[in-house]
Amino acid sequence: MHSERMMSEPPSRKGASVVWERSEPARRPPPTPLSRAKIVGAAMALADAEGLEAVSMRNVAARLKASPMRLYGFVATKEELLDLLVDEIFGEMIGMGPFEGDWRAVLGEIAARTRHAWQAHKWFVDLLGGRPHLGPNALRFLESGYGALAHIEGFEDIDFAMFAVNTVNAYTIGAIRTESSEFNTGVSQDEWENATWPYLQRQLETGQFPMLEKIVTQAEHPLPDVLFEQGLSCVLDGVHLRLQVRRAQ
Amino acid sequence: MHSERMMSEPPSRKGASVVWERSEPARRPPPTPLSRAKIVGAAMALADAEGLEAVSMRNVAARLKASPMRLYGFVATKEELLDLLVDEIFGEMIGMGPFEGDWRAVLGEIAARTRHAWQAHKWFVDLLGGRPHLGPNALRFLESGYGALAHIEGFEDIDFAMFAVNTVNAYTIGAIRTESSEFNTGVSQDEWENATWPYLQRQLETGQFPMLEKIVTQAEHPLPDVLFEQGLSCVLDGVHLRLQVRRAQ
DNA sequence: GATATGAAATATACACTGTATCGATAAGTG
DNA sequence: CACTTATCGATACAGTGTATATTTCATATC
Repeated sequence: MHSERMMSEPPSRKGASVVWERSEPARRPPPTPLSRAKIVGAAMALADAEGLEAVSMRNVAARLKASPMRLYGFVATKEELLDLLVDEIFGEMIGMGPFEGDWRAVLGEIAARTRHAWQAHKWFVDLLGGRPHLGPNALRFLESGYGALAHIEGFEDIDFAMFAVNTVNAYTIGAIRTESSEFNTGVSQDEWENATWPYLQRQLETGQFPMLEKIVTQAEHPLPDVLFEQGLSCVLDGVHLRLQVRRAQ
Repeated sequence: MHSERMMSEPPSRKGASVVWERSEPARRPPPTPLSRAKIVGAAMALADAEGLEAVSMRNVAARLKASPMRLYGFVATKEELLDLLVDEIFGEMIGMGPFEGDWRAVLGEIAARTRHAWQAHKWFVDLLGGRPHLGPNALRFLESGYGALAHIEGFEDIDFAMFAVNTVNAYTIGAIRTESSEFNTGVSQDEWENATWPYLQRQLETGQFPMLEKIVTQAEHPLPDVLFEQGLSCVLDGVHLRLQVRRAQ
């Protein structure tokens, strides 16, 4: 029924045979020492290698040669494990050093580090923004960003700084999410070429979508990096405008 | 073991007793007629009432008094059902009429309708941008948006129109996602007040996060609607700037 | 040193999930 | 009426998160 008990011949399986013939249980090997760090490491390796859906309590535990329930000594629920995973990424994002330069550089760095983190860990997008990120590294990341802005003219006003950071963050999260969906169609290249794309073409051929047709046939479709940067600098221009207005007052 | 077979006394359960004493099976009642529309309707009702995690093939089928496997005649996988759900929402978004006004109004409407759809169906945020939305309604929505922009000075250039729409969409999706995460902490108000908030306060009291402290104690924290609109108009200002540059050339 | 006690690791159990497979039934066809 | 065929439902399987029960080990006490 359950697969675990199949993995190794259980030495003291009740009711399987007669007692007399069954050997006594082998002494338990000392359990491998565990820690949150190790658990997160194993979960991270799993997520990076096989995607977020491979991160199950059983799989993570197996990778650590521990029983699944042992993880619950370190983590109350799977959601908490995912929270740890996210905070680990924020750790990588702070690890790249302090924020420097003018406000444009700082906000650009916040966006860039988020996107880089996603590029290194594609599953990040499914967790990012899903629930509030309040782990120590996430807090440090935010603090670091706001700290770098604090002494820049216009950004001493915490409300304006928040506005700028929030807007850039919103754009970044959304951009990553749409970018990720475009190239990760959920199914293989095969499916796209043999089912989705032909369907799209037939839809366009109906003539009901002249604009979309134009997009497919005439548009330039810049590289993802360029697209992201264009949108980001557009957002930053909006911030710049508001900054100018504030400075003029 | 499985709960279904407990729901109604199965009339022809094998091995339960002797044949002679068991009654013959009752004639099957004619199966309730099904359609994709009905399935999507049931799934939508479930999602609206109990959240996306309540949308299981079994639950949807039960709501239609049909066996779970019957759904697979209308839909190949659960993912496809979710795709239909998303397209249904896009249907609601077109249902509000054509896009009108200048480019700012059009782009603003695209964002507003997306956000309204989310407000009416909170689960929408978990599907939005997750995989490409290519259903007929999604296509119509996009077509409608681009169509409304097509004749506006500067937006005849399909590349620029795409840039504008993509950027606004990215911001919108990200803004919705972060907004949704802030008020949906994943757990109850109780948990927030008794665990998360005290934790945050203790973190701030360490003095390591002066900026975040300032945010908590001094910032204004505008209403979500205002915040969204501010960010959106910031993005639109960025578009405006680029538009002016293009028009000047 | 033997024995009781506590903690910790594991095994099992439960209620779910999506979906493949197969047997039973209804509808269509000769 | 018999026979085929499409459809529906029951069952099965491999998984999920996690509560509960068991077992094992290390330590404290006599």
